Amino acid sequence: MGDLELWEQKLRDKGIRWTRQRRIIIEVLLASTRPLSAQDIFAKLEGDYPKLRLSTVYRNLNSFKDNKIVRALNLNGNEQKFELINGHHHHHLICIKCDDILPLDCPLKEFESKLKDDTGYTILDHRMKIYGLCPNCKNH
Amino acid sequence: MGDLELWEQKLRDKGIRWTRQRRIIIEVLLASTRPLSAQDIFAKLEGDYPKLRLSTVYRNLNSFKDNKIVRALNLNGNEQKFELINGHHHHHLICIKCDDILPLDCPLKEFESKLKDDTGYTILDHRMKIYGLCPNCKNH
DNA sequence: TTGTTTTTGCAAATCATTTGCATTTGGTAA
DNA sequence: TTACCAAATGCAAATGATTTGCAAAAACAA
Ligand SMILES: [Mn+2]
Ligand SMILES: [Mn+2]
Ligand SMILES: [Zn+2]
Ligand SMILES: [Zn+2]
Repeated sequence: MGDLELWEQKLRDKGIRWTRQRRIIIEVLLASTRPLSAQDIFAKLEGDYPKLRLSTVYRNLNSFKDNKIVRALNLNGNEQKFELINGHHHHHLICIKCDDILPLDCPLKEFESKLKDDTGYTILDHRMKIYGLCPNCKNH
Repeated sequence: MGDLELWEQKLRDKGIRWTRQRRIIIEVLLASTRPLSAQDIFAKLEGDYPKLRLSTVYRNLNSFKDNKIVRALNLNGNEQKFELINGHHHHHLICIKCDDILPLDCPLKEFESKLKDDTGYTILDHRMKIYGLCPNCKNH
């Protein structure tokens, strides 16, 4: 069973209907090594699917987000980017010049448990991102 | 010398003119214990200064950001929030129910230096935020 | 005080994202 | 297979945050 069928099953298990537009959105996300904005996804698809609307992409990404199929990230300031949730919890290191993105293992496990004890908060989620210059970009 | 005069000097040192609207924006930020959106700041001022425009608030916050007077944060999804940069580098713990905000010491020093060695990146900046339920909110 | 430069007020534009509604579609039960 | 109904989509228009163009006003150096 291929990756796509795995995601189809995951959606069906959550009672989410398997539509053409959901399939192609997931195909695009699967094919990408980096988080994508709704616009990014739409741009890759509008040629082959002229009837597809950006609002449909947004609606589905939001539904995926509610159902923990994708995760939304704010890597820059302006627009959300989305990536499939594949079980490997991670963060991102971003080159501010060429926009290269590296996944990072999460260093916050112990910090969160200490935090819980110190503050009395129930910790639910977190975001972390690191900005820098990749080896290529730092030498102009 | 009061806090305000300190910030005035900081702006003047960077060659930023000290205008009435810059003063009142900084006064609002100084008086707040939490990061504020442009709208938040505008709302607190429009009564006393009917001519003040939201675009002026935005223009100044952006100029402050470029000059490292304020820092922009994306605590939720939609709007930017701003806080004065006072030298104490920190992050935020946010209650997703009542919106309470606690400052957090940064736990990423060693992580960043390891990261630099592992990836060859020059690390320039980072963001971290933790979401949870405060002691009050977790008991409904 | 004057002159130059920057900032502001104001209105309109832009950009990401959402929403209303009529129509189409996916899934299911007959 | 067919018929049915809830849910999803196409489409257009709305929304909300943020930006921009331009003439008038204000800051500040000389
Ligand atoms: Mn990732
Ligand atoms: Mn803070
Ligand atoms: Zn780079
Ligand atoms: Zn709370």
